Amino acid sequence: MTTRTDAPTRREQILKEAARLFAERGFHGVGVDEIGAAVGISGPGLYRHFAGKDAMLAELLVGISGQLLTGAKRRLAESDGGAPEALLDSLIEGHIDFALDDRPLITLHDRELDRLRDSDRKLVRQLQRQYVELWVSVLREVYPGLAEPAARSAVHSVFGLLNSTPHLGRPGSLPGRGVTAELLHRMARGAFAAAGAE
Amino acid sequence: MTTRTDAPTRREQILKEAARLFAERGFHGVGVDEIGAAVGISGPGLYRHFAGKDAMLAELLVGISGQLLTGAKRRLAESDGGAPEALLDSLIEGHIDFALDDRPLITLHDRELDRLRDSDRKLVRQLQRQYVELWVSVLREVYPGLAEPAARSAVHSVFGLLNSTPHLGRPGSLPGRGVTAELLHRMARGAFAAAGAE
DNA sequence: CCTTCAGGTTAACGACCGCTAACCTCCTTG
DNA sequence: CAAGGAGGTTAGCGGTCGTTAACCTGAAGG
Repeated sequence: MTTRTDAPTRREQILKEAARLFAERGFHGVGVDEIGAAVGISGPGLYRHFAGKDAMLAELLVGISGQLLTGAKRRLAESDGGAPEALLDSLIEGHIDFALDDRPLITLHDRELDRLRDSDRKLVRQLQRQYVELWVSVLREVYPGLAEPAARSAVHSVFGLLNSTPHLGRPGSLPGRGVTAELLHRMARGAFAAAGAE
Repeated sequence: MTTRTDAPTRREQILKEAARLFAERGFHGVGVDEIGAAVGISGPGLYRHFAGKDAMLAELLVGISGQLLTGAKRRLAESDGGAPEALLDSLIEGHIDFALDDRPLITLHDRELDRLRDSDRKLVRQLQRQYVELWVSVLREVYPGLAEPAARSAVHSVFGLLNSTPHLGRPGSLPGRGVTAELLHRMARGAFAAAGAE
């Protein structure tokens, strides 16, 4: 784990607040003045750090997809030769950590993709596709009888399940992070098992 | 079943197209001129049918929540005294039908709620809450060991799973509606079973 | 046949929003 | 200590958007 101790840069502050606001009210529902105000500067000051509002969204979405894919690839490498069940558990765990710790990003990730410029959207889609395909191949190792289209549908559906964290109420009202993570993990495994039982 | 044979009214046309456009590009991303063009009239002509753009969204969201709740209540009444497992299956089936047949509405339902006026939002939230609580009580009959907070989380997560249909590719690329519905159903049951196994 | 009204039209207004221009103020660095 | 760039500021432009106003038309009804 690479824990950050130094203070976040202004760019990072902006991205974090923009993510929160975009998730709350939608990309078009948030003005640049609001984003600026959220970090203590006003409106046009943002243009010292980003080319425009679109660039912020692009950086957020590319970052999310890349982070998910990178983490999954690392887990794949670490489990080299191990049991596919353990790798699947590791993937689930990683996705849950992300969904619980970066809820605004998870929300954006499947909601504002269409607001991107063509080239950015293609990049994000490609990263997402690689991530999905990695899950699909691991899932089919665990459940060899599962056909590929069904496996892909199952993976998307489990993403829907895991990404439901924003609907689970405020972080405070949850039964506790560990308990929630464990529940989500069990449900994901249960859903996969049911999909794999033909 | 109440099958409609008469032609849809202009209001209904507008609502349908507005739902599709809102789901595709977000509430703020669609202009009234676009909605008008989608039904063959232009821009301000919409104001003969709706008080404003907000009113269209409100009617859509209230309609969705109400329809889901009404259907669930009907299923509850029909199964009176029957096995809770069968009722749970019936609820899942109804939700899947909705998610597969009205994908734009499912998308809107958990995405644009915050764009509503306070009173409308409260109404929608109340309908949604009743719907969730109905599921929770049925779920806890099937799995009596499941505590209420966990049951509620499980229900929200399974909604996430079932509502993932918009991510499953175009209706044509699916393996077939029946097959997909059955897969989703099995996964939902599997996820609940895993949640219920303490 | 005249009235009425539902359901359109186009023009235009006012507000808002993304972005640029022009300017200011430190902090750094040779 | 002068120079310069990083990172702010406010003013304002140009475009878009929701909405209203004013007008038109064709069908229904007494």
